[in-house]
Amino acid sequence: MKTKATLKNIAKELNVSVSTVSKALNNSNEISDLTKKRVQEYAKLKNYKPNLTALNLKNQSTKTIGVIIPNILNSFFAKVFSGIEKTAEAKGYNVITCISNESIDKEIHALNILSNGTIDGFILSISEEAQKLQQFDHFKSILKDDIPIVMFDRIADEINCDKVIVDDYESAINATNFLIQSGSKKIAICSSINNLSVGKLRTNGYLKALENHQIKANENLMILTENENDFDQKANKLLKENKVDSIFAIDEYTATAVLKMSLKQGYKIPKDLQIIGFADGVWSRRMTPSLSTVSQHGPEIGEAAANLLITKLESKNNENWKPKTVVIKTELRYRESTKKN
Amino acid sequence: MKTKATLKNIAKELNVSVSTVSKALNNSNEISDLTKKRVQEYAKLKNYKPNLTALNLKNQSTKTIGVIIPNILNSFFAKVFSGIEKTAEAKGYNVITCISNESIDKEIHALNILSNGTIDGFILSISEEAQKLQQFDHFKSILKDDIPIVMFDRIADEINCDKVIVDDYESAINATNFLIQSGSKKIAICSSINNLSVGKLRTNGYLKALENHQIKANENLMILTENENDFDQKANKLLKENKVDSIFAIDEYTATAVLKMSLKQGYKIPKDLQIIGFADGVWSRRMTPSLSTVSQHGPEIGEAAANLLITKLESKNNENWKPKTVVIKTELRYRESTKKN
DNA sequence: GTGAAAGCGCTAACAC
DNA sequence: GTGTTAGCGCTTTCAC
Repeated sequence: MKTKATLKNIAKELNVSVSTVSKALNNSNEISDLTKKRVQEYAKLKNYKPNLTALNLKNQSTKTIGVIIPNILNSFFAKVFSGIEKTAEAKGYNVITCISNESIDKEIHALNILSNGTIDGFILSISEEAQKLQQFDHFKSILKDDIPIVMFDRIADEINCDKVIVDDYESAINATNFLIQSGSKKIAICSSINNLSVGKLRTNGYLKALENHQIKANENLMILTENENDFDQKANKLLKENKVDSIFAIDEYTATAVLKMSLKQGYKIPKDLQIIGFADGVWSRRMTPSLSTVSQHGPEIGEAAANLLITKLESKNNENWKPKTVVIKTELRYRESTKKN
Repeated sequence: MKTKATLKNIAKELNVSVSTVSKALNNSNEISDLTKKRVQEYAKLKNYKPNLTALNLKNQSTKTIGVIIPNILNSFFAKVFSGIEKTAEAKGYNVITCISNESIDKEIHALNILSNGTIDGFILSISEEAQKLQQFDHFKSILKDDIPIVMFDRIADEINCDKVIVDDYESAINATNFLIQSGSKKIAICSSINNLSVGKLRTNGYLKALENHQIKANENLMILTENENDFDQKANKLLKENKVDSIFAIDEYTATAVLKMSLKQGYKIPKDLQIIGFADGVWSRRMTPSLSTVSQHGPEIGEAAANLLITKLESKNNENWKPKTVVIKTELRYRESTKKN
């Protein structure tokens, strides 16, 4: 195994000092052109690359962002992640990723592992378990160490940090309004994320829209569950009883599941039953019929989060910093599962 | 801003030496119980965490794996990634992620950025562009620096490194065999990845299966394209001419697209037309009808890759190391888009 | 124009 | 049982 190219090695072989080599490689004008050339050529020959770990130690910064995501198989998170990665890379930051798998222990673990100087700041969405337990001390402790956090989508109000969210409440109102205005009378809501903050916001939006139109909310049309199995049972029952003419599904799973179930039961979509769901673009387009969605603009969320974090990291005067919350507007995408407006 | 807890600071405040603090925190038995207790309690109070950057510099290792993925929105890659992450985390490694977005420049950039001591080794799948250009020098140059690489799925034979692949050829034979044995006579193949090594392997498997059954391959039934637009046009035409009774789609896009198109054109599936596709589990189940697939076991691929890399990193005697190629067996998953066997 | 030395935070061999 | 020192790879101040 050959020796690695380091300043020290190069210096020895060229019979100059380490600092000369360092300066030469950084094109300092303290160094003569001749020496510069000699050093630079030799470094290239030896494929010298400055050791980033050493630089990080010196600079007390790693130019690395820690991202903690509950579940990368969820296409919303994958989209947000792609936005984070793109923005970070453009600004010269690396992204180090952990998946909490919705577990608070893994979340805490990731936070601990990475807050040891590995990363300069975090971008994260809170695990289901932490939200259910309403336990957020692990975030507070990171902030106390002066490591900035940006939360997106699933946030905790009580944590004092930058946030990026979607207008969940308003978009639920809009989607429900659309269903009402297209003539639907019996509008069901479907959720398998009733334990999450965003789930509750969307449900409230649905209720508000009904109220605005003097429609009384009907408990029988509200399937608010916390997991997929519960949902499947109740949804099948609802569809069998055949008393519903449109469905607002507030997460990707219920949107796709209810579409499949209703087709199986012989519903004509959108004639008998309209469906709007919170769901991701690529796959909802691939469904038959394609799914009308509330699009959350995942990549933009990621971009906004990365920009917030990097701005914070690179600003010097942190004394009068105040947490910001960026709201990304959703968009209703009309496809085949709703009637033309 | 309060001073950060470092060995030095703690030492000063406790009036002991830095090494005493270090040893105390590492529970060395050179240190008296009293001092240990004093130091450990104070460290806890100050929320001391050893600086990983410094440790990395000292240990000449970062316990971090660099992962380069062509496209995280592709669920196959997302699944592989989740397998890598899980295994890495279990073995105490971090994962730093870059997305090449199928571009060779971004791939080279990621390789350069991370090979500066940021990571101990790479796990990657080659970008489409690099495969098309058959340009792999950037990988060779990394290997020359003694940084190990494990490639998965899209590999380059000429690169001398560990690899994890799927039995593309055999699984294509199996899938095609199934279609033949279920009585199909006009079996089309659909690809939008004919520029990738895996695409070619799968096509060859299809041809081999036909040959084994003395069926002459029919050019008109082979839609081998390199992108989605091309594919859509040709596939629509094929389906209109109505001369096909089953389809083997060798990538996720063509599988879902052809399913949607054929439903639109009024095909009854699987009665008129059977479809098998290389595709990911979650979403193919959500289709109506659900899609029969060749399952690639993404998480297992990720696990295998992480294990190969970590084994290599942690083995001392690298002299007689030989590159290994692990083959993960695929599995045919029969769902609603094929006839019962 | 070049080099010596200190320091980033940590560990470990070696005094004492 | 505790402290001193050197060193990981690099930058930068200060001598010369």
